[in-house]
Amino acid sequence: MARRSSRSTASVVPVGRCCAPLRDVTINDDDASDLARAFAALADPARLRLLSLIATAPSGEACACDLIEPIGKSQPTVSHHLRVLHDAGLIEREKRGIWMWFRANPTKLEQLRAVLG
Amino acid sequence: MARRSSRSTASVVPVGRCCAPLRDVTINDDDASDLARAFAALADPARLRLLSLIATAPSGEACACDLIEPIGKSQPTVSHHLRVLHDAGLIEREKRGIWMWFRANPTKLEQLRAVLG
DNA sequence: TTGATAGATTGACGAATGTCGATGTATGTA
DNA sequence: TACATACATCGACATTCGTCAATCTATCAA
Repeated sequence: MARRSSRSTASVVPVGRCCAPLRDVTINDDDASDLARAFAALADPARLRLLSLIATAPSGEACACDLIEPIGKSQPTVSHHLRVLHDAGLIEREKRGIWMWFRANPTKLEQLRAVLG
Repeated sequence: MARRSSRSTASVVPVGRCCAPLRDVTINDDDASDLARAFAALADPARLRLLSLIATAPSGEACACDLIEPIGKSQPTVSHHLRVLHDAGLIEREKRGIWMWFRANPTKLEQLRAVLG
């Protein structure tokens, strides 16, 4: 029995062959643009470190207030990068009081992984 | 294997935790820069389509002469994108006569996959 | 040698990106 | 109310990027 359907979730995703490996079917222009936007979010050292900091947080989530110092950039810059990651669907946000909490979106990461496979 | 700080060795070969998932260990600045460069090569629709065209070629390799028309951009532009993919280690090149042949580098793709996993 | 073909390089241009200081907007506290 | 904190947004700037026409280099054939 499937204790964890790791692959069947693909059918739920609206985009047709969004997750098919690049080597299986030649990607079309629309899917290529969508994927390029996602990879662009990963194409910056600060954002990779932010994503890593969030994903490695013990509780699985991290407060923005704890992400500024490790990145070593200004608060507006970190806020900008978090926004890019969020817009790309790589992280999720939740406001609690005056703090903004972030956690990684494993589904999106798995989607990109599948494309490279 | 434990953390092996790459320091300023500027090694070309990915050592240490190059392939460890982002969520396992917080990535450092050097590794983040290297990875960002690789993902940047994927952050363009034309390059994703080029990589897909090459990877889906029946023989596993494609001639540059057959890549210009499907991309719909000028010859210098396609040449530029192929260069970016090659510099990022995502494709390999081989000149035969007057033709340049390309094939995907599965090792590099697997490396990026591992980082997302 | 001459000519044709494949691909890379150059130079230039507009567009997008990363960055920061200043400012705005919520939220909580005294 | 007034004030402090956390984060987002704005405006500006330098840098990088994608693109193309023109040009250059390498290879092959007649």
